[in-house]
Amino acid sequence: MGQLMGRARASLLNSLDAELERFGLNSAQLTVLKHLAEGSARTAADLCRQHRYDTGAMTRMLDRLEKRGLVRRERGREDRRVVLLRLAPQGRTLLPRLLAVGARVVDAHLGGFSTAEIGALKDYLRRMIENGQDRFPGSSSGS
Amino acid sequence: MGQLMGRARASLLNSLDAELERFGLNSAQLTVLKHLAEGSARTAADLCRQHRYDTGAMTRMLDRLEKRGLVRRERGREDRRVVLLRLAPQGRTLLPRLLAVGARVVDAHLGGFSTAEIGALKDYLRRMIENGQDRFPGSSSGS
DNA sequence: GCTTATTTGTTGCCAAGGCAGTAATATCGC
DNA sequence: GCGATATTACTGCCTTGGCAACAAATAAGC
Repeated sequence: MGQLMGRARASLLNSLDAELERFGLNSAQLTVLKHLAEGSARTAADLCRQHRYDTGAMTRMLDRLEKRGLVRRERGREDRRVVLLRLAPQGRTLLPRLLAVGARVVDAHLGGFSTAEIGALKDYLRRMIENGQDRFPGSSSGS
Repeated sequence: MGQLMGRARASLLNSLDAELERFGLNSAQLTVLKHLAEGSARTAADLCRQHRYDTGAMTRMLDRLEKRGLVRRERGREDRRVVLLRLAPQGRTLLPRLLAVGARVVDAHLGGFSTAEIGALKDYLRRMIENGQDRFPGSSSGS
């Protein structure tokens, strides 16, 4: 079971990484850009909590995204600890194409799935996550 | 969807890693030991193909397992390129307990699942893997 | 107001995988 | 038999995530 999960996820991510390679990006970076565009995260700490990511790793990932001109950092004025994150113009321009690639990869992997099956799969995954949080607190849970 | 898959797998693996910590091992190492015990892999190259693992990383993982006295290496006599792998006595003794831990973690994550649901989940995952191999050859496929 | 605790971001260190290159051996073509 | 190619394992180099320690800033306790 664990092996199946790993291979399914690897197939998804490897395909996505391969498709994103021509943009010089990978799936983790796309996830960050997506969250910023949606407004579901405004700071590095937000991203770490949602993505269950190490803060040090996030700092360096943002370094890379900033260096490529896709993200801008700006020190917060009210709370001067935080660094507010925004998509740079180049990132905003590029993002739609990246999201299209992502949707294509996911759709391809779900080819032949009915709507009901997709719903069931998501339900199963959510229940597994919940079981894990209940029975192994701290292993992968966050807020 | 990709995020759900990632979190479900992370919950599984993080829980397993946490449980295996008291043995000084992790889930990847358990996978290797399991394959060796089952006889489904006899060499490093076997493990790499089945596990989709880098050969260099596998060499170093086997170094660690050998250093801990769980695995033995032996140069092949007929084909002197290969290094035959065997469980060391200590590994053979320890493995049942490790497998019990693994089964417990998986069972916990599948708590509340009916047999039919488990079958459906596995079916979905297999179909996703197959879709990925069909439509993104080379990304994560092997033999 | 002052001290303590908490949050945020950063950096150094380590672990581990991916990739490229290499040596030893084996296999195939001829 | 001999050369070209492939396979196996191994070794550096690089990237990247996790952890711990840290400084700056804020919040909480009193």
